[in-house]
Amino acid sequence: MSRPIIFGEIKGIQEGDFFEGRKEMMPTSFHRKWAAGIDGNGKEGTAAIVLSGGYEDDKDLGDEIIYTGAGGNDPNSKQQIEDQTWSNTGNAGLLRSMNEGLPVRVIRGSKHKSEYSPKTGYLYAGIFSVVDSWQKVGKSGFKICQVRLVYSGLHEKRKAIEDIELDYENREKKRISSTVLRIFRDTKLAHDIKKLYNYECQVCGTTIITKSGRYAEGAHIKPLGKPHNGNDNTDNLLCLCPNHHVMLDKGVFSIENDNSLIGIDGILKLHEKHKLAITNLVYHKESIYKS
DNA sequence: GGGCCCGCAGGG
DNA sequence: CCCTGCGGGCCC
Repeated sequence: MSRPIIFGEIKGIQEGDFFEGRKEMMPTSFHRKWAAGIDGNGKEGTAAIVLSGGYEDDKDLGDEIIYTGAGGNDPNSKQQIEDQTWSNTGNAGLLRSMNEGLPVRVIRGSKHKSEYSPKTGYLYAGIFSVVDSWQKVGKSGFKICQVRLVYSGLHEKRKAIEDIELDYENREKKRISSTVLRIFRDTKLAHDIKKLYNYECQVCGTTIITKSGRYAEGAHIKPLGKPHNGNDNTDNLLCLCPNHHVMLDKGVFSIENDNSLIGIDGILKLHEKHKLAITNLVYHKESIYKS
């Protein structure tokens, strides 16, 4: 009788909530594991992680966290005694969460050495997104798997699935040029659409091959949230490359009812199983493209 | 503080 | 079934 894995916010639990021990997190599926830091698997993704000082190469900057994967760690000495691999269940889940833009709940424990960690027990730090992954040789001399997580909790509260931009300029004064990181997170529905098109852009046909799989973005024709109030339905979703996603959002081009493009050359490739709502196309042309 | 060992649920 | 894992309590 395994509990279901649940992504995103858990009903009745909010950012900043305190837990005395790991067991308290289990009944609600908030974090289903008793000892492991990573709750997830390669098939579904990782839904929650705990920072509890278990791995020496972790870094915590508050809204940005470098988290070390599981494996090769001696439970008593907390020293790496073997290389880590991405085939580890939890690590594979982190990769999947990155690829699919799934929200990851982050919990900080008292044993985690950071100004953000509590003195006792555990604190829910909110929703983060996995934005990067790599392998490197850790302090121990063994290979470790690491991911970069960036806070995206406000995004979640607004319940709008859209892009947010984080400006790193203010955080790191030494840095002359600012880095703008574009976080993309999508729903299961958007994931289905991307799979239908094999992650190929419906406008230009290109796909991006990353080390952890094919990458495309789910783009809404009629934007979500105010003031547009579009729906998160497949009849409002496209599978696009990042460039054409931005161009669609900025109204550089639009789509006619016969799938021909205006603003740029070409025609939208549409799978026979994928129907778009005419009302969404009309809305985009009138309110995004022409304005 | 560190070492030992029982621990539970999920995943293969 | 067996194995793993950023617990946790208890001992020294």
